[in-house]
Amino acid sequence: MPSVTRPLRRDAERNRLRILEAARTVFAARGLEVSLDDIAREAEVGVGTVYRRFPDKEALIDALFEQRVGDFAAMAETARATEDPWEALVTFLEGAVGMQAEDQGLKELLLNTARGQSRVASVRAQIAPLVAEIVERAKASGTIRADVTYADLPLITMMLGAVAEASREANPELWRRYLGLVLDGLRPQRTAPTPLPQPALEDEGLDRAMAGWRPPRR
Amino acid sequence: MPSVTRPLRRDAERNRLRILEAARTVFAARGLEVSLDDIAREAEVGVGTVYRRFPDKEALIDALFEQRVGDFAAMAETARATEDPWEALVTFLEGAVGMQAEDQGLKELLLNTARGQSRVASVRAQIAPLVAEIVERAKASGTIRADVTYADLPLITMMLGAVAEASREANPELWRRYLGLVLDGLRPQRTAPTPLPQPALEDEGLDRAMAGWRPPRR
DNA sequence: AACAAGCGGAGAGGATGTCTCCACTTCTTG
DNA sequence: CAAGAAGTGGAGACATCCTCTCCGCTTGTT
Repeated sequence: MPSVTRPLRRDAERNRLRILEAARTVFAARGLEVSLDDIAREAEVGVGTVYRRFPDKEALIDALFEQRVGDFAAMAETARATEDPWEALVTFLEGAVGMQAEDQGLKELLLNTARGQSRVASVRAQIAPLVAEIVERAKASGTIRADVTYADLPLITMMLGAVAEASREANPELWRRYLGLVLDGLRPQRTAPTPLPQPALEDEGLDRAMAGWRPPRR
Repeated sequence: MPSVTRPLRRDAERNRLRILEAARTVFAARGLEVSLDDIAREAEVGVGTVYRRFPDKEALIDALFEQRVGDFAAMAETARATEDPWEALVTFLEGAVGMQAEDQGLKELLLNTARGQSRVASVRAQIAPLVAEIVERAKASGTIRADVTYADLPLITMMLGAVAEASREANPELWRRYLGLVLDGLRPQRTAPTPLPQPALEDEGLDRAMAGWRPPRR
């Protein structure tokens, strides 16, 4: 079956890119549950056009996130390849939380086993050993306490992801403050607090963060 | 206006209590967004009966949570009144996260400024100074690092609440492990890791926690 | 110019929720 | 113990919010 798919018409190709671009933006900002109508509006295109190009929402998500999830795996590999064991851990956590803070959709794909079945599952399986290695190496070198496990990292990422999301508007970098706190908790011992990279929220920002907090779905 | 409201008929009163009881259970387990149909089903009562007793969902929530929110305030006061500054802080955090871990609905009421307007807002205002005092006292006594602020506590509570929710089924006490980690991060210095109260999740539990994780609403 | 390709967006159809209504049942009371 | 008041269940009216289809019209290509 050759299926020499002839190229899209010029305008159609332009629209396809607009849709992808809009989807990237909207999924990143508001997660995977946004409606396709919202994406179509952002792309300044009719819903019909979206459906002409992508059979359904799942297909659009796939087309878009294959790459993003790959980026995440690459980030994990970079962290694993980092010489210094402590640096490797910090690189991974900053990378993981940072990417998820910037991209709500990516976060949902990575964290919610229930959704991404086939495709993402394999990437998760690929990342797991990298995380394990990072943690084991840090433990072996004595830079983190012995009682942590590779299974702690996803939970730590989740925790910080929650802060990142709530405080996104008040201060999109605030999660780094709490990452600093957690990192100080991970060290086996220390003589002084490591300076935190971000100041605490002021009253006004705290209010906004709490107002913005949203209960989880169902 | 005397309005000598005559008592409810015996069966009606029984149903009222069943509804309250069911609502307590269901709101605690699944948050404030459950439908009244679900509550009616749990109470083994028709929806109509629910509406006869409570004009709308908001009224039911109010009737129920006035007390729970008060409990929270009482807990904060107990913590404030605790002699030892470190103990006071730990008491508060354990209490706050514990209550929110057990009661999804309470968490939503306390954390989401957007929802609980009048009633809860005043309780929040009442709690804020207690939290401030707890933090200031701990800082002054040198038991926690100087760069934390009272505004950090709500965020820390949120973080741990996220873990608690995700891991509820795998291990409902798991949040204590991460609270332990964060507390070690809050200390000004230490020579060894404080033993963590809970073991990390095993693979199977981790899977369940990640599958159970739900993206926030909208 | 002719025709294939593509487009927009109204709307069909499905979920899911809140709340109303009323024929029927169950208490209470004289 | 009868009769009327109080209470009940749950179907369904309405509303909201999605996904995805359809088709008359527009645009690009050759």
